[in-house]
Amino acid sequence: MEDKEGPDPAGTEFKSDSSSSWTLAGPDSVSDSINYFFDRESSILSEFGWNILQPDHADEIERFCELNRTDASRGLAGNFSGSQSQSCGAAGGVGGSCSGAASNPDGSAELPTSNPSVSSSSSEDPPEKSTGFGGKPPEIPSKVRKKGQKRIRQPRFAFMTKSEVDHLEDGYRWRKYGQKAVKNSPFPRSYYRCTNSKCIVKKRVERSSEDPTIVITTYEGQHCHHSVGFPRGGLISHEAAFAGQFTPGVSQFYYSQGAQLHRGISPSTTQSQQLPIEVRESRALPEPTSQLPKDEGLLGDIVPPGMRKT
DNA sequence: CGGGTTTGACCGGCGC
DNA sequence: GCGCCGGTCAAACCCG
Repeated sequence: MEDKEGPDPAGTEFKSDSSSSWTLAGPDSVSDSINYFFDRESSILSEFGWNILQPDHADEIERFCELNRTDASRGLAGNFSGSQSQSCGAAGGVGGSCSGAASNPDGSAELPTSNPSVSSSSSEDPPEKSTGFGGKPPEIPSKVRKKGQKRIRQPRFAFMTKSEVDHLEDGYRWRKYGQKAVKNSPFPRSYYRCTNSKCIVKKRVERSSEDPTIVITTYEGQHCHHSVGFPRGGLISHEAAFAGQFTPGVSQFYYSQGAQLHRGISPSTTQSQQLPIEVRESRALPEPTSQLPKDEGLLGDIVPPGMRKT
């Protein structure tokens, strides 16, 4: 299962998206986002012993964007068109009870009836065995899901990591629930769920078809519990930092679905241009989230300010 | 025996 | 309407 000793990638890239929103952004916003994110967080990540590469893998980024655009254009667009939805509303996900809110695509705070992940995660703790993960999935089971009810997607966050191992240790325990061959890629994509029954976080792991040394890990959702263990001698890994603790409403980046998206992907793009759009969906966010200063960044809740270089 | 993985089947959404 | 494809289910299997 969770193979590996602590990962020691040659480098890591990261990208984020808030796939529940997909608000239109300018053609340069992707690279802007990456550059901005990189600039702001790389120094923090370096504290964890990770060597962060410059975000110049245009091809991979492009592919990632393509991937997400595909998601958005395939059956999920309806969910993306709305504003943020959450499952585990506790900001930072530390010790919070799983609660959350979602808003419908119209932006109202009304909870859609098709939002099972939120209600189920907050009000019940299915006692099913782990092998029975199908018994209470985070989303409406396809067999139960009514027509017209669309799957609610959680904010997603992707990493590109140079690594020998596919499934990098991130401090959380994951259960694999599926594997699929990916079109136009010789490498399969693996699907994982957090083993915590209250937690609906999922992640996808796949290798880049263009650079097999790069592992693309996409997290979806937000952990509502502590990680089970910290790799790297007690330090939480960068993946855990982002995957588990990033806070919707704080510094997430929107990618455009537009065709001109690719044009913005260039290492030469400077952050002097438009900064990424920050999500400010205070309406749908639970209390704790708003307590987090937006400047804290994605690591803000786990990295003491004193640790930072910036 | 409990917990995790494998893998084929199934489902829903989109494009044509 | 049909086929494609991503995502998920769940039975079977594996392992400690």
